[in-house]
Amino acid sequence: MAKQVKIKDIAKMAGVSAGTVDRILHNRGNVSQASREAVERVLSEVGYRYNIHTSAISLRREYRIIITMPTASPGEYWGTMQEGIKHALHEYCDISIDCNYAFYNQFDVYSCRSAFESIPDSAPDAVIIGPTFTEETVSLCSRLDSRKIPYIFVDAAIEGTSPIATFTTDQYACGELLGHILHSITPAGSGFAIFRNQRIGNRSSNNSVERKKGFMNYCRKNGAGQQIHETSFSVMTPEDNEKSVIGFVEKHPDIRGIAVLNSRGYIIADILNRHSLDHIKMVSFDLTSNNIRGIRDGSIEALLCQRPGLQGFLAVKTVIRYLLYNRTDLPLHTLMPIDIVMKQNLDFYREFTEL
Amino acid sequence: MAKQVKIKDIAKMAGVSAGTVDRILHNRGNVSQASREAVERVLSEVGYRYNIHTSAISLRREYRIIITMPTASPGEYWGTMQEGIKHALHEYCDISIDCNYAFYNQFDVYSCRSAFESIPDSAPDAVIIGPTFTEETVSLCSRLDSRKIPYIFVDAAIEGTSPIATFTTDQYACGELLGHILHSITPAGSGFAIFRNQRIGNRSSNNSVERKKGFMNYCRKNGAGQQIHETSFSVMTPEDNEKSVIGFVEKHPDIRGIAVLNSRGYIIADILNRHSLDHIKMVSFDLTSNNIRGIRDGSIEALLCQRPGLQGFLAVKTVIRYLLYNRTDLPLHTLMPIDIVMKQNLDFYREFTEL
DNA sequence: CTGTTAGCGCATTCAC
DNA sequence: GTGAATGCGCTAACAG
Repeated sequence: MAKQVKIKDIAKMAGVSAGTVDRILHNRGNVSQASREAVERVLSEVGYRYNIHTSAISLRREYRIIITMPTASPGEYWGTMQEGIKHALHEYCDISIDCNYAFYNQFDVYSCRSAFESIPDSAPDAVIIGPTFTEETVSLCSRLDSRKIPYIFVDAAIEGTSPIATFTTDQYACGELLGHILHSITPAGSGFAIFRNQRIGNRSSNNSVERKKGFMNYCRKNGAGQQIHETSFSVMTPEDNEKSVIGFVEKHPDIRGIAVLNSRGYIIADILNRHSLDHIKMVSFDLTSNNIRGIRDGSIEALLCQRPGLQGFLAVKTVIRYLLYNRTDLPLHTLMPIDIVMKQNLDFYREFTEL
Repeated sequence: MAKQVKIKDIAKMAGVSAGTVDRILHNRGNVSQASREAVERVLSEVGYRYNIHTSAISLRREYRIIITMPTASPGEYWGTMQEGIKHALHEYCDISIDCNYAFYNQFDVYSCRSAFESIPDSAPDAVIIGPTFTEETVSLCSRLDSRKIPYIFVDAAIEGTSPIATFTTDQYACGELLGHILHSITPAGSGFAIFRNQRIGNRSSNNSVERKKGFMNYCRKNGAGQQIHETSFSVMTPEDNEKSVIGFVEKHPDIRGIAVLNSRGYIIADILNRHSLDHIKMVSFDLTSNNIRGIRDGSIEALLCQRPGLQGFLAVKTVIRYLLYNRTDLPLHTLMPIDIVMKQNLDFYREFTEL
């Protein structure tokens, strides 16, 4: 291992003192042009890297970050995201980070507005955003931009904003993968069905839209899904679905594969299960407790998962790297792997094997 | 966040000095029974945790670790493992770790013996072992045990040893999963084939044996694979396989699914591909460059992957936690997730999204 | 056996 | 503008 070059070394090489080098590294001004040039020349030659440990201990300032995303219980998608965040905070417990949450109801735009309202004014050092409503998010971001508060997206990116990093999944690819799986596990000539959830304000989420595109495209290109039927169901009042779902599949007896393009596959799976419609294979999204139950009892064939825990973890890690070590080499947009989880590999998908 | 209690605090509470507390935390001896008890009482009350940053910088000792595993090129299984190790070493570049490799040829027991030979005598602080040959490994471990040198297994565990940690995959579950996938994607009543590779010394690797058990068991329990044919092929001289593979599948026209229980699926896939035998679906193991090619061109349907990179990464991380922060809460045996990689999600499986 | 102390590399005053 | 000085919490060497 090559010996790391230290600030003092650089200072000596550039003929200045350590303090000056530090001022330059941190863009803190009060440096003469001559010193700046000398130091930057040395810097470009030797490739300095912070020692994160010493850096961390002497940085005594407390950082405040705000995390805003939909409310969730532990077993759900956003719950896992929060686990990841907690995990990162724990890993970095030696750095003092004051972390505040601003949760909102992902089905209620008003709750989102009121959650976003006071974020910029509380002047945090950074914000992590799990976005749902486009307009509200754009408006939040522009207020953050004008205060120069950096922010990071998880789960989804929003157009017209400038986050310092984004962690998402390629939803279009998810759709294609879902199409492929359904195609592979159903007999030739099968029909498919897409189940959307009814959204308040009649707008499908962006993620679902992309997934559907990918799914349809795969089917078209590969001759999968002789017929593709489409319907919707209610997440808020699941008891209403029983009749309509059964009616739907009876009306379309060619259906052998169902794609539920959000994380509520278990709702459909439970219904099919109760009626022993096990000639129909179902694939849905995300490793939620309910879906896990569906995988276990065989009512769900597979789940496509996007590592929400890792997303949260990386978001925090990136904030810290940005704020404390002002790293500029952080990837702008990171795409998560799409994990295919079935009964046989389910047990090994605990997030945070990563210690 | 609760304020962390520091060594000085503990010293004050126990009525001793910081040096004494440090000696106790590190089991460095030279402490009176009275002091020890006082400190341990305080410790159990307040729950001390090291500040890894300050700890790291003042730890001026250099640690030497030896990593022994099969030789490999970058795109291969063991190559990815080494990537993970490198990655961890990079993440901890502020700790001086002198890392030496002792590679051996996984097909040559003599090379393994000579690689293991001098490891204990060089008295490293820890050893990371990617084992292949059982006897040789057991012997190495017992020599390490008698010198109290800690070691960690990656990829496989070996009976009759006492590592401080192990990172593997549940190979039996892999076999079941493979059986399930093949079952799902082939028409009812299909026959399957298992391809083993010919091993020098006629011994199948332990991993393959477990995988086969899982596979057979799944098929038996679920009525998958009307017939299960078995044959072997040569990894060392792939050109010999063409005729025998084609002969084999022609002789058994019921075969619609092939399981290659090691990472050499591409060898069979290439042959099937050249002869346009695309009614036969193939599943194999590990994200190697050659297999990736097979996924891309459609000759391999799916790969089961066991995150070798993460294994290497965690092994190093664990060594460091053990050696430097003498943590005792480290998991003894960690099972990796089994990733199912297909054409549609291939591109997102770069290991080390984890920054 | 024990307390004291000098660093570790960096960030941040504070005089100059 | 700049350099020297101080402290972060911990380790390890040293003097008692």
